[in-house]
Amino acid sequence: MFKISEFSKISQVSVKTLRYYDQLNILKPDHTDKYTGYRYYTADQMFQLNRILAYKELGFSLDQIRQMIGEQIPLEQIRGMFRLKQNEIQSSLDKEQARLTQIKERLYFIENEGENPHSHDVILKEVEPQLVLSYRRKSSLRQIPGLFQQLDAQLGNSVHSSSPQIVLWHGCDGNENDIDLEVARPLALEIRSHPPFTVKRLPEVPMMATLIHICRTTSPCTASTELALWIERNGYRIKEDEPRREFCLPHEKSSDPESHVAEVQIAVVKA
Amino acid sequence: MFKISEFSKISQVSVKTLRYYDQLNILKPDHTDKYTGYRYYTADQMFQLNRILAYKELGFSLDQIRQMIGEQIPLEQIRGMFRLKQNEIQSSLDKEQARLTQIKERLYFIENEGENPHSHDVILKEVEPQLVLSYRRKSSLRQIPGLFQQLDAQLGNSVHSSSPQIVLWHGCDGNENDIDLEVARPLALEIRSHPPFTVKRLPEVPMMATLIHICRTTSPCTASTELALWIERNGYRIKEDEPRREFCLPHEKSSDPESHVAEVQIAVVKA
DNA sequence: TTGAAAACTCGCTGATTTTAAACATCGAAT
DNA sequence: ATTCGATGTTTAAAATCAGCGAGTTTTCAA
Repeated sequence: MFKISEFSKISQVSVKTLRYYDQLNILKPDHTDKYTGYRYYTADQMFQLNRILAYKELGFSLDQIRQMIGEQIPLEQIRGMFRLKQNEIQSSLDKEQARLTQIKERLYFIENEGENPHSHDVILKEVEPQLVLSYRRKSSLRQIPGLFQQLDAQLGNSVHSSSPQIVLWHGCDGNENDIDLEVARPLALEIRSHPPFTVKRLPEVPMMATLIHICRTTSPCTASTELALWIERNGYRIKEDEPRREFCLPHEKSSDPESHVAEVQIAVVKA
Repeated sequence: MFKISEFSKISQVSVKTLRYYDQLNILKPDHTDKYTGYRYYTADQMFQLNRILAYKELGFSLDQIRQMIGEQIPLEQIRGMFRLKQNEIQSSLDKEQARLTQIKERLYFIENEGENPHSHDVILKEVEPQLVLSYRRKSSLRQIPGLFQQLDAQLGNSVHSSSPQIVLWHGCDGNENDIDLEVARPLALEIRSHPPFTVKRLPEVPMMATLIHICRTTSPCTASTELALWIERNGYRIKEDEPRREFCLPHEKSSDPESHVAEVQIAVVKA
């Protein structure tokens, strides 16, 4: 019979932790004195405790561990938990690996090119499907504001002031006046539409590389190329079948009317 | 100007989180209504928020992020934080990798050999240095109890009932009657010793593979070989210059006097 | 009898999420 | 003009996970 501090010493597990495990019914002392509340452990329990530590090391939660050691649960279920754990670890491993790559990338820029460490704030995110009213046409950049005027006229007063202007770039080929692009506005509900306007759903994208930038109409935008560069250097590939999306937020009345905040989105997959 | 829920929608960040960031001075709304307390955000703040998200993705804490975006701190310091983060991620990556190997190992045993999933609860731990009174001699297994009697006689009554019997196996060669082994008892304080007994410090070991098993004197122990197998299969190597340690816990009076709970320890390094 | 060691409770960690009660806003109906 | 309901917003407190730390009181072994 060991008292808790002896048991703590030989097991290298803190007294607090042992008490905590008792409380959680993970490792009950062999016997607890009825009057003093003192916990007494046997050498056999070292064995159980070791098992608990081993499972903890593998990344199982205390709750899962309780289930695994508690009752006689079937081997099948244990196997399932291990498989699940395996996948979990694998994906977390991938994520860490991606992080490391990104950190190295940024360090490289800081050290070799002395660049602003705040550049390249590219983030990857999942994008939900989005219902929009859209208008696809080959046109030039100058025509875009006009297209949005036509689109908003269709929507009438239901276009919310905070909703972004969306541009989808279907192709970068063709000459300057025949760019295959699509302008769109988000919709909360399905509505009827009249050609050439269509109601469609922008598909969800599981991995979207995004970059937010302040876009001045006076100078050309490097955001897309910067984003493409990031994608290449950080171990991803552009998913070609999804058009590049650009979300342009309504600009503040108080600020420069020639500048917008915009988010460029490019669908990617792991390279 | 966006209200918090609009800003939440376009940024894909929950309202709760935005409020939390406000509270922590990480992202203050552009303006908070004096009467209603409503938070109002500008499009510009999408830019800042994106930076915050990017840093969060890289694994920085909110506290670190506040420092990094808050004041004009020198580039040098940012670089330092990135380097630190890099090391952190690398070591966590290594740990995850080891976990994955272990999980795969266990899964392999479960699936191919239908073995008890609870076997092989090997754990790696750091072992602190330990002061002991020891007695090293070439002898046979049968003599071990006698050696402990001599040792305990030296210690007198200061040997605590819960302290383990330690055996160090210096070599596995030699014949059965001339095994180079050392028996020892932990000491709390330095004491004088008379030859052939010596007071020495078992050195600390940064990575010790350990296995707890119930050892019957009637049957030979497979624990050491099992442990060695585990070490090999899980990507480690035995550190040859540290002797194998065996800690034998005092057995319960109430249980079978022929069985002990013992812990085998083998020092390892990453392969 | 004294000092160590056991017990207990309460609060804290990080990055939110959840819950609950109270107030604000807006459109529609009265 | 005003009341209603449905949202939307505010605040604050508690839960999450796996314990750690401090402080206080009771018990053990000498």
